[in-house]
Amino acid sequence: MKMNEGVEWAVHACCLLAPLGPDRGLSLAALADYHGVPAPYMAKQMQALSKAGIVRTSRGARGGYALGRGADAITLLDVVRAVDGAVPMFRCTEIRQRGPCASPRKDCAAPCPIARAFAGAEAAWRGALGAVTIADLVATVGRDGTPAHLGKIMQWFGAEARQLPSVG
Amino acid sequence: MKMNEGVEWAVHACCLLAPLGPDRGLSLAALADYHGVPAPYMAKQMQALSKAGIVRTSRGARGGYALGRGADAITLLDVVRAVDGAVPMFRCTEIRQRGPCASPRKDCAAPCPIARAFAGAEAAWRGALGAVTIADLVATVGRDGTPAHLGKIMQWFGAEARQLPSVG
DNA sequence: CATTATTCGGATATTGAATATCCATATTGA
DNA sequence: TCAATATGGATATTCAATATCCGAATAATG
Repeated sequence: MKMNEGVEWAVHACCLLAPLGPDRGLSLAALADYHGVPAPYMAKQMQALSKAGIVRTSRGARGGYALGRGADAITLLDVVRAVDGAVPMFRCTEIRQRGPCASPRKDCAAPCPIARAFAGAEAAWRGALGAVTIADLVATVGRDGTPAHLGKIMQWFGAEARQLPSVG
Repeated sequence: MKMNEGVEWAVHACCLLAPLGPDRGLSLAALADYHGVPAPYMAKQMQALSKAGIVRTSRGARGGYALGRGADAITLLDVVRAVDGAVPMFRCTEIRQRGPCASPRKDCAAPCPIARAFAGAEAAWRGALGAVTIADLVATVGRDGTPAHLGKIMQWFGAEARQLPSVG
């Protein structure tokens, strides 16, 4: 029961794109380099974010990725669903309908209590993730608060951030 | 991010063992047959439950598995931890310490806020699972409430349930 | 008390799916 | 037209699920 590793990269990427606003973005190469992860695989996650509308993309020369909507309108749950999928971790296989004492199908209209309990726990998990937005995280992630580090990031932004075609 | 499928079998097995009480049990073959699952893999789950103390075992002729403690003292979380392990679904790889703008290690004493958010969600999930006991589930699981079905189970118990050596 | 049948325990393949990685293609701005 | 860039499919690698085997322990049996 391990989460797709790409979720972490995707969340970090969103946190990095957030301060650039909706019109400025970063290329895939820059994102991969910044996070120190292989570019081809980072592409997969960005693609997933793009399909979910969390980021918008611009192709061709000087293209890249920018946040698709405000950072306060993107939750961790959104990112998890986009990258890791929405399939529940616990999937009931209707064991009660199998074996020598199987319950007949007609008596299994209501969901199995075991499945219901697990579904409840997952709902709690989703609720917690849905309550945290990228905006909540962006203030601190990847920054240690020292002026030297902030300056390093600003300098890097200056070299890598680019204007993307307006969405208008 | 899919849970080990064996968790479902293990929970069902506990629910089946619960009404037998602490002194009566079922063999591995009976458990696998009842649930309609492959015996070798069911063995793996039962061994995990055994190592966690959730069930106790008796070897030799007419041996088998019985619940290790009261059904009201076994939570879903206990079973999940035993069968699926206790590793968190989200594992922080300290991305903030990588790449051209990496934060120096000494400034990363506090956990990454992203990791903290995911850890909080997992805590909520665990809390929900820890609040449900086998006793809560045993009343209904695998039974549709019809007299015919209950009779079928009683008959099966009569043939398969066996007295295990007292824990004394 | 010795023997034997039965059952759990653990190690070890084997298969299949999910994941991580890479490469070729299409697309766009300059 | 060219160089830069995202996109999607193809490939390798890892991991979970399943099957098989043998040894150790134990209770029933004579």
